[in-house]
Amino acid sequence: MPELPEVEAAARVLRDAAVDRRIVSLRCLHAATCRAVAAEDIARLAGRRIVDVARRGKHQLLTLDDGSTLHVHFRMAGDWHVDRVGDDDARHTRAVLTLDDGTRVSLVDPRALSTIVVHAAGASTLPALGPEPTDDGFSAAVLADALRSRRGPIKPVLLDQRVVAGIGNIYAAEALWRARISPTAVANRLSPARLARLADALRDTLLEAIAAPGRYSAGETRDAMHVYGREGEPCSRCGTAIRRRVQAGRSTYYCPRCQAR
DNA sequence: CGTATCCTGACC
DNA sequence: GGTCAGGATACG
Repeated sequence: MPELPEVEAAARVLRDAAVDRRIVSLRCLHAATCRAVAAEDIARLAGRRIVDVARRGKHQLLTLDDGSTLHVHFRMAGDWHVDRVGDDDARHTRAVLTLDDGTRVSLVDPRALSTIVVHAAGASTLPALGPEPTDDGFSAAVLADALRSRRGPIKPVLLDQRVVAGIGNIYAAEALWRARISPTAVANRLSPARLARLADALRDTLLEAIAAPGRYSAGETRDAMHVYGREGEPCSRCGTAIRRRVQAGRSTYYCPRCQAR
């Protein structure tokens, strides 16, 4: 489920349910999800008020009234389920946040790869992240700067969160298709025209997905996807069969004609 | 740079 | 039984 647009949607759900509420308890149901959470962290959370919910890249940050931070990452398959105290746990519930108005926010994750970390006030909470492609300041120049030292193929480079925050496997492929750039093009040798197209494609693809949640979701309508998961289907721009290859262990989908080197 | 690893479930 | 999965990281 989660790439940046889905995390943005999830963070909004969480914000609506949780901001200004106090935490009654955090219950951990799967050891891996909470491996970084100490028993004393759980004790300290009780009674804290949630004052803010923010997203940075694919990270969700809950700021609490003592300045500490609850840091959640969905990885491959996490999501929030909001219901009420007393409801049955959804399948694959890994952790449950109970709030003082009877709301329950559950971290549901079939693969149990999601992580929860508690950071004390003032402790740095995020790994190094590149610029947000949805920010107003994002541009070809900013992208060129982020790619400057990267000699590798552009597609795996885009998945490195230190280069650009929040790009995942789907949107890397979709943005490269939109920008008509080969996934094997050398990242720091893109022409100015290609850099401009890629910066626009990254921003526009993500903004469209944020504006229309679900249109990129696998299993539901994936009308908006042009290459991801479409091996063998005709390219919507030129009719050539979409191809799949593996880069850095991950599937890359692309049109061999539109995205020729 | 690529590969293995963390997890579980779906599908062939 | 093997492969694959929208992520990230530790390692060679």
